[in-house]
Amino acid sequence: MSTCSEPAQLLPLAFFKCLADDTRLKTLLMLSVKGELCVCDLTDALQLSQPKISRHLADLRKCGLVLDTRKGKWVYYQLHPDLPVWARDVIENTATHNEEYISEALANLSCENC
Amino acid sequence: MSTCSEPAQLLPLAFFKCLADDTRLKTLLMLSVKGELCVCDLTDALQLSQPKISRHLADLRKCGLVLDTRKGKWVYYQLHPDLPVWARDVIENTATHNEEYISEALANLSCENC
DNA sequence: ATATCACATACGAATTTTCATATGTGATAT
DNA sequence: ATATCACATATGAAAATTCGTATGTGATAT
Repeated sequence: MSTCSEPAQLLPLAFFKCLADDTRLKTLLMLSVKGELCVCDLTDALQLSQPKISRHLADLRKCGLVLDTRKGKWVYYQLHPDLPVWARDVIENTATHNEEYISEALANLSCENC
Repeated sequence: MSTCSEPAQLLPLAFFKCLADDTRLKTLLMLSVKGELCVCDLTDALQLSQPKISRHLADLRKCGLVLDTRKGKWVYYQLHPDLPVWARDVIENTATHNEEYISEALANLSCENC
């Protein structure tokens, strides 16, 4: 991914580059469905190493797609509240019409998040 | 781009990989606005070499995002009529809310397409 | 102060994507 | 049949992306 260090305005190309990776796309769709998840939820759900998840979350943060909030030991991520409506629509629209793409990952979440 | 040789069903990841390139994204957005365009329209609009346009159109064809129709010497491209609704929505939604991203390219079209 | 837990970042290797150049193909015109 | 126009494809080199491993950071607990 090309870095996109917090642009004033979200450019469509940078946005779609974020969506063009399996880990990042599933992360965004799951956040859209679940509201918020911490890093360890995502490593469990996607069955991936912690550094890998962390690196992709950093990409999403730099582009302004997600917002992180620390709560004690855990850092929770959510879709950024300031996301342009068109971008949020793309994510939600995709999540709604591609359930099977993230169903396995969602099933891997511990029940607290179900 | 990873090849995606005409899947029965359009997978979201393959779809977004198609959108994650400047040439392909602008092409799709322009097709969404203009209905159909031939290869030479696109080379004019985007000011890119013909082989470069052609290669990216081949990617879009292989993924089922566009349909090509020969009319005499010219080959016209349009968004594929069988595109899933969610995918067409993403493209149209993006085109509508990011006019400035393709305004210069649209201005480069000869007036027959305006 | 030390240990541990949750997470972030640095680095180098491997893979993937992209491109320019060159060549091929099919249709039309002469 | 030959030339030309519009477009497609092959190839190899360059650039960007991705990943695992190792290491760093900040907060809490003992």
